[in-house]
Amino acid sequence: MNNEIRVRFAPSPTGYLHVGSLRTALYNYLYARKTGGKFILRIEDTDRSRYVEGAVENLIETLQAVGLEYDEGPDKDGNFGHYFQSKRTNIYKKYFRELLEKDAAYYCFCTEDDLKKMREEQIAKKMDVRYDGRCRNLSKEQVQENLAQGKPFVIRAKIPDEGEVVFFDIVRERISIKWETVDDQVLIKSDGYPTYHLANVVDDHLMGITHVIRGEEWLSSVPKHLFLYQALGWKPPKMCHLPLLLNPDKSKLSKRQGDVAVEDFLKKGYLPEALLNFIALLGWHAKGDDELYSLDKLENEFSLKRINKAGSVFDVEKLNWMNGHYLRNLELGYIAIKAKSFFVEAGLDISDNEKYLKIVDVARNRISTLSEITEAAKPFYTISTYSDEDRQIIENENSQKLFSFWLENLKALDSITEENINQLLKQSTDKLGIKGKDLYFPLRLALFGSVHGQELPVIFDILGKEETIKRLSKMLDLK
RNA sequence: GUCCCGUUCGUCUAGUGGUCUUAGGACUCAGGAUUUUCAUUCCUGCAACAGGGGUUCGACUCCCCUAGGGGACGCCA
Repeated sequence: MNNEIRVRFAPSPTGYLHVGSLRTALYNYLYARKTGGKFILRIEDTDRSRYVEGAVENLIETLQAVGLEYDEGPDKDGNFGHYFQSKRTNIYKKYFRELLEKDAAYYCFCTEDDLKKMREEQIAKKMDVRYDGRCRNLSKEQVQENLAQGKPFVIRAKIPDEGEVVFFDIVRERISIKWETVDDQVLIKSDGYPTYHLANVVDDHLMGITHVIRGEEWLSSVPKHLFLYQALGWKPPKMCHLPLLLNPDKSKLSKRQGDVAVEDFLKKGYLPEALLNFIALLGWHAKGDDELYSLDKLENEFSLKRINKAGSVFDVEKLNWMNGHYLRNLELGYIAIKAKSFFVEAGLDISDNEKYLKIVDVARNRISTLSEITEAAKPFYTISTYSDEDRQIIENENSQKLFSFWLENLKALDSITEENINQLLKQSTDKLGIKGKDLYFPLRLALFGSVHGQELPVIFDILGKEETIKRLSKMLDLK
């Protein structure tokens, strides 16, 4: 029990779930599952100004939608207190007092203006931009006086000013950073809420987190965190910093250059299976050439040791291919359920389930996202307008002969079978002398609205006798 | 600017000193086969070890430097 691995995904509720965050969540999840540990969801909502209504619910829903189930979280208690940091302020209070007592932190009464001015001066003098520690050596009396006057304050960490920190990151191995380059980080803001750095360290420790797996953007903050662990006398968790997900121009993946919200991908008809598979491979790869991974397979084969160091470009092109692959190879019934809302939204009738399944089955062959499926399915419902080229083919003398011939023979048929169709096809050639494109194009145009597309027997089968006759009759009127 | 981290085909990556590699796979792209068409599927092809020094009998693999890249430098996370 004490050796149990506990990892956490700790997003802040500022809107939607970012695909980069999804990968972080996925790796945490996989590591927990692989090791039989616990995967914890903690909401880092200490910045009241950025809080977005409904963001937490959205986050949870999205995690659920892709199937990353957490063991503990806001709605799954694990006896580690609240999983919202905003509800843990009393806890942080205790520890910043301890830090104050241990002289590892200090009161700072600098105002935003003071700091702004300080930074401007530092830039002008080409100095490093960093808090200059002016409140560091305030006497007890001064502090008391300021406090008595009700001056707003923050609590800052008293970072050592010489020597260096050395730590080991699972991905990056040895990293050393000089203390003098580390800022006296604000721990408690003037509104009384903790900053990420304090809350994160306190919660990770109190929640028994053994491995911190998060994005590389946190790497340079590690010294600040290590300082706090040390000051509080705690053993720090193992660190594992993930390479960043990149835009095509190699900058950090951002909204400006395409979709980044997981919910948007889902809405567009990307399957969770494809999204997870694709994202897992952005920065991780097992030995060998395998590319297709189900969640189960990932859970079995994932390892932190094989995470790459370099950032990876999010290439939608490959995601599209992968999604298409899953669309075609996952169980038809499952795809049909996923596709339902798209059909309904497009106003397509799915009341005939047998027919619906057939349509989904043939339509999924030609798409890479579910949002395209209705476009592929539409010809089975209605035919839109014909182009001039199409009309020329339809109005062609041979085509008209063909339509009459088929109409006549179809009406005589009891039921339409593939055998019947093939026979009629053959007769068309034998009796009318029409073959090849002259045969197939007009028929497909009449029944499917396009010279290209599904195989004729498939179209006949799905449309049924009545509808095919109706569509063929129209061709004669068209002229 | 300072600090930190990285650099294998356009993209995701395999590769941990030699034999499997004339650097492999996947996506994209091009060509071909299958398909009456389109799509699928299959086959073939194009395409990379950033550069320079070392170390070594031998470096994509180890070390150093340079270049270009990214991240961090907030009372945001």
